[in-house]
Amino acid sequence: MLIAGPTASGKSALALALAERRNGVVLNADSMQVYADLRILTARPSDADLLRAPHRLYGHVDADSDYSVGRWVEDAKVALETAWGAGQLPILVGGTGLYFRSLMQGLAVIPPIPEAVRTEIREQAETEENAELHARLARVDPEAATRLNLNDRQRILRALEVFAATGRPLSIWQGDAQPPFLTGEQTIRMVLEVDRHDLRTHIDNRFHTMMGTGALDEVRALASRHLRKDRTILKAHGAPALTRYLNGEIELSDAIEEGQNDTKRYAKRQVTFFRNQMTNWMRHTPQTALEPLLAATGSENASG
RNA sequence: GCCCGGGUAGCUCAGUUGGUAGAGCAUGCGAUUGAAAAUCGCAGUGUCGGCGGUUCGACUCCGUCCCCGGGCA
Repeated sequence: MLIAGPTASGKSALALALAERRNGVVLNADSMQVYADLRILTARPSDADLLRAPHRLYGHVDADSDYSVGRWVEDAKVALETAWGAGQLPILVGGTGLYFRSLMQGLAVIPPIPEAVRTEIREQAETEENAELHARLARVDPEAATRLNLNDRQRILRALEVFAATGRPLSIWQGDAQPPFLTGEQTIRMVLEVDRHDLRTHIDNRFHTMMGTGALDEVRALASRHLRKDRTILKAHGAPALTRYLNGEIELSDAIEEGQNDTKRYAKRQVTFFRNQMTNWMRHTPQTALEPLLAATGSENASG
């Protein structure tokens, strides 16, 4: 079972309710909740939640390591096999649409890029204008260059890295067969939909709750690790702004507002992704989602 | 009461010598193949505080009133 939804839409609670009734394991499909740090700020399940049903792929990654969709897909495959082997219903929940899509539509099989190559490409790029960088890509991978916007440095750098490390254009790698791990027939898929205005209110309220339950302390603890500035966890919504507050650069109220705003903009992008990339999924509000999901799993997985 | 500075997009503001307005942020829409809570593209909106006046034409000049901030009494 796959449950997607924008941040603060009530996915986790729904997954938990299902796991309890259907002998399920909750598997995380969120790119930030995989990290051990910032448990509160990334809205990971509480200890009480963990006692109610088994959870996997939460907080299992150290913030000071490279993680990516590719690694998540591998982790998810193992977790799925394990759950099936134990006769449990795997329930994948999260807000990272790319993770779901990669699991179901496959992901190009590309060797890992050596750290040295990534560093070299990035250092080279520092002094280059967007246009130069894009032109450089056009020489080695015209197809990727055509597809990528001039200013999309992140993707351009990735394409350059892949060519530099493998001698083969990213667009060719991506054209190879990419077998999906899960098919539509094997899955029950649900996207949670919440009124935008209500969602924004939930986001604001949740952020305040996080502030009241120790979010600032964990940001302080993370900052004290002095991780490399490009570590992904440092981009968790609220973390950059709260860090600046801790450094005395901005007011707390402004930091909170920025964290809330980052989250709201993200929610909008999530909704766009689900709407346009995950078309053959069921859609329900959090209030009406449980019943059809129970019905869909009732006959074979009822555990008593 | 007097003096000074302001009133322009939802917010913060820019608007050269008069020719009916723009940036950033916010918002909406979209893209999305190993950083995806990332990265990037597109779009809209204004009785330019009110009312008069000068002018072919006023956000811009003049008068007056209202509101906000500061100062002096």
